[in-house]
Amino acid sequence: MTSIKEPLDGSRLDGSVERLSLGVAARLSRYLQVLTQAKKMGKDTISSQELAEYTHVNSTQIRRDLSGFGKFGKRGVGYNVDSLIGQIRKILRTSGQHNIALFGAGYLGKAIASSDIFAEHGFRVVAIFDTDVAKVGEPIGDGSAPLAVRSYDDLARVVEDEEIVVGVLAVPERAAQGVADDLVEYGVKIIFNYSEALLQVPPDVTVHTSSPAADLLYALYFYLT
Amino acid sequence: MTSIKEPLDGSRLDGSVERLSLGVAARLSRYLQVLTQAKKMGKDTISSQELAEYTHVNSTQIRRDLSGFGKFGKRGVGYNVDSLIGQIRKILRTSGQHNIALFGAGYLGKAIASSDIFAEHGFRVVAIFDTDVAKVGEPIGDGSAPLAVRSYDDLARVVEDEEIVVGVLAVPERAAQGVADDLVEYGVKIIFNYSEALLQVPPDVTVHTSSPAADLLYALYFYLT
DNA sequence: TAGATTGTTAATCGATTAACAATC
DNA sequence: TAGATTGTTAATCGATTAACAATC
Repeated sequence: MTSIKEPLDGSRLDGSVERLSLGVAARLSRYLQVLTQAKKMGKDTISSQELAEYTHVNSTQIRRDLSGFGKFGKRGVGYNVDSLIGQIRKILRTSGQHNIALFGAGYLGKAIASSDIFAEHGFRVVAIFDTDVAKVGEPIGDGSAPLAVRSYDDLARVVEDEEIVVGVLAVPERAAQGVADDLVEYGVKIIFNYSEALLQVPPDVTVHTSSPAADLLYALYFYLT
Repeated sequence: MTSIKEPLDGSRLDGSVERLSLGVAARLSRYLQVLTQAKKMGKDTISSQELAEYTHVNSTQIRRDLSGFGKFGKRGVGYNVDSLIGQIRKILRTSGQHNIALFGAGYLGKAIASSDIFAEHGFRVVAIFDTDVAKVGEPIGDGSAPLAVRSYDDLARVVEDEEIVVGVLAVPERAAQGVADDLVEYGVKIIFNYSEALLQVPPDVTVHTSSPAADLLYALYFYLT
């Protein structure tokens, strides 16, 4: 007696695809981040308990999140790191390559361009802009393929030609809203804001603002009490 | 008929103090971050709806979080920004000054040292370390009081003399665990990790690892679906 | 007054936790 | 086999949402 079940990849029997809830998608992203790092450290398998320590997500919750999509683990052993990375990528549909435009060629912009945090997950910084004309043309980023800083006037063309899906703002607070407005105008829907500015955008645009100070206040509270 | 209630500052009638739940403390920190920024932008009052847009926390949740500690708002008007900042600081007990040691004088370290994100919340970078002897003595940070990069050998003394409560790691992945171990040894309980390393620390030490790539994967999922 | 927004309740939903049989 | 860890259930807790009277 076989019961009719939802396919395991999240698609429904009618061919439509069920969206993950906000919480599940956020947690799966974090598991993927830790797994990628664990793989770099040479780990072959990882237990839900270990994942819990690094993600601060309850281990039962992790097992349940994963078991909703299939039986990925081995009892007594844990999860195979490689195969779990593949499974989560499939669930999140983020196996592809996605292009980023970076704004601001100051210390922070240089730090981001030189890092490989984004590259490991298929994000590639393909253009760096700065409104300081003295910086235009300057090569940024170490490694084999440094990028030359481009003029802000090229923005519209670059977004289209390079299929930019994410804009990363490493600009001063006063410049952030202007860049955000331009990105919105040219159709970019995801903005990563490393400035402190509170950005105003239409409802179909996602803004993620990095707030290390808020994270620190939170950690400090539990230290002080 | 007056009923006996818990005092509004979170202390109990027996003098002990009730700890906020993890969720409440995290959300209050984010409200504070947005309020601080709103104040800089010259806003006098802010509604729970506006706070919700910037924090991505439900507006009813915000009103309830706040009303648990007192009636801070004015119906039809919203919350006074200045006074709410003061109230939340009191609740989080983070009105004081706290000292940070920064590790790594590369692009990221320079970006952090030059920024005022931490300063606005009472955190002060009081020492910068780098193991590269060529960098020792180099002045870092703009503004009136740049700091000279210190030798890593001074770490133990600086942690004690300067009362360091937070260590911020802006070092390469391979160096992160070593610095974390030393910080733990000298008694620092809060570590902010901007490297990708998965840090091993004792249970009484809090590690916050910044994962912009995971945040991006999450945003991308909802863009792609 | 009229419009706006808080403070609060009630219903629903999702996360957390403990526990444990299944099984590697 | 013995030890470990998954997959899963059930109970509890906290977050979300809608709704609305109170009131500025």
